[in-house]
Parts: sequence; structure tokens; C-alpha cells
Amino acid sequence: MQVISSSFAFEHNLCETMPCLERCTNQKELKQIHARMLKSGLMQDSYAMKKFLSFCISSSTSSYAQNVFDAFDRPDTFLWNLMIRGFSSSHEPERSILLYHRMLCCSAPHNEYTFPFLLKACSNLSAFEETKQIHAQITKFGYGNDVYAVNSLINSYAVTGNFKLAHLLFERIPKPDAVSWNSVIKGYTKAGKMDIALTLFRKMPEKKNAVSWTTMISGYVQAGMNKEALQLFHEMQNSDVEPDNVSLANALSACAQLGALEQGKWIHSYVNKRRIRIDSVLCCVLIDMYAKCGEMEEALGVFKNMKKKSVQVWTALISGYAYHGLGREAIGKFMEMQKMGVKPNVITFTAALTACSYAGLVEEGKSLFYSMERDYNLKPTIEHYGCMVDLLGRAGLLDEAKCIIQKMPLKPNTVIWGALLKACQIHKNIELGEEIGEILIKMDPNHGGRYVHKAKIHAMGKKWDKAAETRRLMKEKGVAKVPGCSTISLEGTTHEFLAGDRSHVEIERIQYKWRTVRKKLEEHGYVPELEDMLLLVDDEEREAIVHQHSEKLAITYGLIKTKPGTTLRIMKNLRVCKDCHRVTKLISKIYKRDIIMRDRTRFHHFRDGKCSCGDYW
DNA sequence: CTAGGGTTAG
Repeated sequence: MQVISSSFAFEHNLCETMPCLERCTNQKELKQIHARMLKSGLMQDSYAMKKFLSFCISSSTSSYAQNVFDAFDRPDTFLWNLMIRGFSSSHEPERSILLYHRMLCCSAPHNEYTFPFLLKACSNLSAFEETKQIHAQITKFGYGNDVYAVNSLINSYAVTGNFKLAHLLFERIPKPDAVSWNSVIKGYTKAGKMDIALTLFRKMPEKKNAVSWTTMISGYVQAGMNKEALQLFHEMQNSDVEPDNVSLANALSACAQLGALEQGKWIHSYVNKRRIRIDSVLCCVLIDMYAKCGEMEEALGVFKNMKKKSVQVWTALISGYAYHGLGREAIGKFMEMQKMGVKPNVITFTAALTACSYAGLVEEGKSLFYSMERDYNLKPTIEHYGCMVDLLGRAGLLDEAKCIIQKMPLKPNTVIWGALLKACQIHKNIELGEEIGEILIKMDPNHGGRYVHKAKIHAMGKKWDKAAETRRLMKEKGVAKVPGCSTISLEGTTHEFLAGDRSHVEIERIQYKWRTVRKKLEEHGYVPELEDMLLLVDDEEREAIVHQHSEKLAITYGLIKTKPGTTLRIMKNLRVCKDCHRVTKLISKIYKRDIIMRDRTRFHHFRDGKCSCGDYW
């Protein structure tokens, strides 16, 4: 091999080759660049080598990187570290650990950089045993006082769920820095111990940085404490730390969960005003926030403005269409994404299948499901089987749904059985439903909803004794049903209503208004639909309860508080019952209101007496 | 060199 000695030629080659690497999109091009580098002697240059290897690893051609590296005679510590770092955040972090093992075998020297990279791999693998072993190595080789090594250890223990070990190490640091604090806090948030995390966060003597704030905010989001997350985000804005794209993405997740459109919009405009770069993650959460707040048009706008759309961005939009029952649009985007050369992943399939299921597109769903393994080499997961059972079950194809469960290579979970049970309820298959109800209670004895569903299916079959027995069992176990709760946002404030709750300050006015509304409904032929209220024997009692359902209170309040024609936005924690669905359709017609209701799983857009779900939910 | 981030079935 001819080595070019002139430094000019060398620089020249470097400048020519590197941009090619940046643009390189496939293995063939990569090989060409490799060949060129070999020929021009660039492989001797540590900068070029580093660039080349990093690229190979990051573009999931890591086996190629491994081969190139293996061809090296005596890699120096820098190169070993580079490889360990590269693999630590690849899709195969275990390769970092294997490399370190090889290092030990050939007694290649490590340095203080080696262990933080190695521990990054452990964190990404959530590997506790390996973390402990590396901990021993760190102590043995005398890096026990290196703040980088110790901080990495704290972090690895934190993400593997060992907050006690993380805290122990933290307390032994003479002068913990912000990274030490943030890592130990992470340990508590990861374990769901938000109170301890907050105490530590408040005690931080170091200046809190954006990571500190975001660690807490994301901890709250993961714990489902979205209100607390937004409260802290608010506090962050009053501090001297500017929120960056990661903090904003977390705050937006909280908005999405809460359906807090106004706050979400505010964050979006903040992003635009501050010219914060919308990367793939931020784009995903913006789409998700608008979709979960009922604004598909806005979601689509964000999507269209994004230049380089990752598979996750496409998936976020497809999921959005799914919640809104827009199956055709979802499939359209699924096709379009492939035309653009983006490959769907397993989550994309879950989203697309959900869309088919909610929209009743049975044939489309089936063909998507069968294409997964055949055309995309993706093995269906339990989620996909869940979608299929739901798709077939809803459509009344109970035998086919059962067949899927019998044939699938995975153990059915409560979601699978739950989907089939729901199908039994819709299509009144009492016998099968009772059987599944029993299975679900066995799998989930402390879940109140399981008893309610089983009692319901007994009642549907007029087996009152069995229904009463199930209810008695539920009482005995002391498991309660989650109470229905609806919220309506009016001018940025959220009003909450619980089923049968009389604590609202304007409850008298609401009750009065409801009586008028009800009269109007009756003039339009409304008769209370009590099918979902099978647990009570007395019709009057059933009626009284159904009329205090939280969504009715929220809508009534909305009618009082807004100008005619204003769209009402309601959110509910459970699925909407048949009677409420019917009533809402009628109200949308009689009062000429658009009503957008987000239920536990999906959206209902009511307009002029019809609902976007086509009564298929 | 170490710390914070995404889309998913009911």
C-alpha cells in the first residue's frame, strides 16, 4: 500500500473524504470510502480513523467498524476508548463490555476515560451485575476518587434501580458536583420516590442546571404526576435557567397527558420565539401533544414543517390518526412514509394496527399484520396480537380472535383477554365472556375493574345470582372501582367533575341546567340507556346514577359557561358509557355545538347528532 | 470522558 507522504495531499484527501462520509447512506458507499481511505493513507490518520469508525458505529454498521478495528495491530488506549464509547450508545451496548474484556485479556492499558464509557454501556443495558463488576475494577485500578468515574457509577446504579447504592456512593464524595446530584436524584425518580427526589432537589447547594430541572420534570411525567411536572416547569421559568429542548419536550409530554392544549400551545410558541431547534424528539412530542389535545390539523402542521422526518415522527402522526379514528389517513401515511424510504418499526405497526382497529378496517389490518414478518422481518409482539384480537373482536369475528390467541407463540396477558372480553360484551357472547372474566380476576385479583366487567357480563345474561356474588367478592377484597372523572377546560382553567360529585361551587346551577337539557333531550325522543348500568336492579336508581355521570356534568357546565357555538372540550379518565355517548350526540345537534371528547383510549368528535367514531368504540 | 428526551395494544 502506498502511503502518501506529502502533507498537502493528505489534508486534501481528508477534506474530500470526510464530507462523503457525512453524506454516506449505505454499506456500498461506506466500502468505497473505506477503500479510498486505505489507498490515500488516511487510515493512518487518527482523526480520519476516529471519524470513520464513529460513523460506522452510529450508522448501525457496527460490525463493519468492528472488522476495521480488528484489523488493527496494536490499537492504542484512545482507539479502544473510541470503540467502547461508540458501542455504548449503539443498539448493541454489550459490545462495549466485550471489548473491555478483550482489553483485559491482551493487557491493553486503560485510562480514566475508559470507565465512564463502559458504564454508559451498562446504563443503556440496565446491567446491574456488570456495573458492580466495573465498580470493583474502578476501585482496584485506583479511579475511586475520580469524579467522572464515580458519577458514572452513581448513574449506573441509579438507572438499574439501586438508589441505595447510588446514594451511598454520593455521600462518600467529598465535593459532589451538579452531575453527582442530578444522578442521585435520578435514582429516586427512577424508583418512583418523587418525595425524596424533590427533597434532594431542593437541598442542592450547587446551582441547579437545566438537567436538574428536567430530571425532576421527567420523573413526574413518568410517575404520571403531570400536574406536578407542569408546576415545576413553571417554577423553572421563574428561575434563572432557560428551558432547553429536552425540558420543553418533557413539559409537552405532561401537556399531552393532561390534554392541556393552552399550555402546550404556549410552549410551542416559546420554541418558535426562542428559535429552539425542533429535533426529532421535540417534533414527536409536539405532534403527540396536539393529537392528544384533539388538534390533528395542528399536529399535521408540525409534521409538515419537519424537514428530515424520522420513523418516530411518522409514527407519532399515525398514532394521532389512530386516536381520532382516522384509519384511512393513518394507512395513507404508512404508505407515504415508505415511499419516502423510511422503514416502519414495531411501534409504527402497533400504531397502524390500532388505527385499523378503531376504524373497523378489518381487511387492511389483517394484511398489515401478515406483512410484518413476511415483508419487514419484524416479529409481532404481544402488542400486535393485542391489536389483532381487538380488531377482530370488535368486528364480531370472535372465533378468529380466539384462534389468534391460541396460535400465538406468546402467553396471553391481561390486555389480550381484556380485548376479547370487551368483544364478548359488545357482541353479547355471555358464555365466553364469563370464562374470560374469571381468567382476568385470577390474573388481576386486586383490580376493581375486573370484577365490574365480570359482574356486567353475568348481568347481561340475566344471571343475577352470579352478578351479586361477583360484587360481593369485590367488596370482600376491598378493591374499589376507579371513579369516573371528567374535566372541561374553559379559558385555560380546568374544571374537574367526579361522578355523582356535588362539591362544585356551582352545582345547583348545573343541576338546574341539566334538568332543562334533559327535557329537551326527551322532546327529541331520548330515553335513558341503562345497558351499561347493569349492576343495579332498580331502574330509578340506575337512572339517577347515569344522570350524574361526570361527562354530563362537565358538558352541562360548558353549556352554561360558554357562548353559543363554542366548541366544548371534555376529557374523561374512563371510557364513555353508552348513555353519555347518546346524550352527547343529541346535545351536539340540539345546541349546535361541536363537542370533542377524549376518552381513556380515543377521541370522539360530536357534531350535528353524529360522532366521528361511527358508534364503533 | 460523567447527568435530563420520543412514538405503542386495553
